[in-house]
Amino acid sequence: MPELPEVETIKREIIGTVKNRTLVGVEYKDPRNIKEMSPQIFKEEISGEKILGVERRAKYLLFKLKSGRYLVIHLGMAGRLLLKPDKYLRLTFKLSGGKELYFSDLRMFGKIWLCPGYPDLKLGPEPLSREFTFNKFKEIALRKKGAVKLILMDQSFLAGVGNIYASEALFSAGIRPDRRIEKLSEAELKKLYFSIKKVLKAGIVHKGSSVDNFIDAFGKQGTHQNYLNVYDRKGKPCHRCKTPIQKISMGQRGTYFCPGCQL
DNA sequence: ACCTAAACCTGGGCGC
DNA sequence: TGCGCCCAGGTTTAGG
Repeated sequence: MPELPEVETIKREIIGTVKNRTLVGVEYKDPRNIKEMSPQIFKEEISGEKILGVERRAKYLLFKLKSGRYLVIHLGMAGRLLLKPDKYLRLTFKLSGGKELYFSDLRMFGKIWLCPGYPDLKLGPEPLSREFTFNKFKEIALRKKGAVKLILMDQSFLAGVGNIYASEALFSAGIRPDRRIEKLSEAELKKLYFSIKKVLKAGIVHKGSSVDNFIDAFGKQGTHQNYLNVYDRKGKPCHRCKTPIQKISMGQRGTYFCPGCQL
């Protein structure tokens, strides 16, 4: 479920609890989220490791460990990292000082693994980074063909944008999600570039969108769902022009747009 | 390179 | 109450 703003929110909320603590163990309720090695080996390998810091790359959380390895966590559709457990608890990271970090996942699409070094995740640029300039966006956009929304959600093109923020960025830019990216004008690309940054930043400010199930590390909902213009608003009047928001399917995902504002 | 569909899972909501 | 169907913030894989 979580896209860049939701993962960023979680990172900011857990870093104080986990940074500079040692992982003393892992307790499983259901070990299926552990990948690349057996849960037993994972537990043995990670025990005694000190967490030097936590960073976010796209929708991944990277725990930098003292040995140089990284604990990598992707939350999938329904994964949560919590400071208090909930009913979908799958495993508990035991930390020095009696602290605990809980991983919960209703749908079991989340992935947790240990990487020998910085993981090679095959991702496009970070949309909120310095390096992601308009020229960079234009350069990668000009190499692509196809429906603009699907390309925005392609993690190797641009990292961290998912179904909600792709729809919202396109509304903000006034571009229909099914437009072909190769047919966008320079002015449209520019609007889209600024819209992507804008909606992601707003999502972070509001601690994420809780349309369905997202909760942060404290178990609280974000508030950005109250600011969404199209996502999950099928049939409701556009905030800008009152035209009913339309829902279509693209790439097997619900796609929302305003037929009045988006051309 | 692009496009589509299915698969991986569980549970909530809705219609009947 | 219950059953069956559709839906869900993501990614991977296999095919055309």
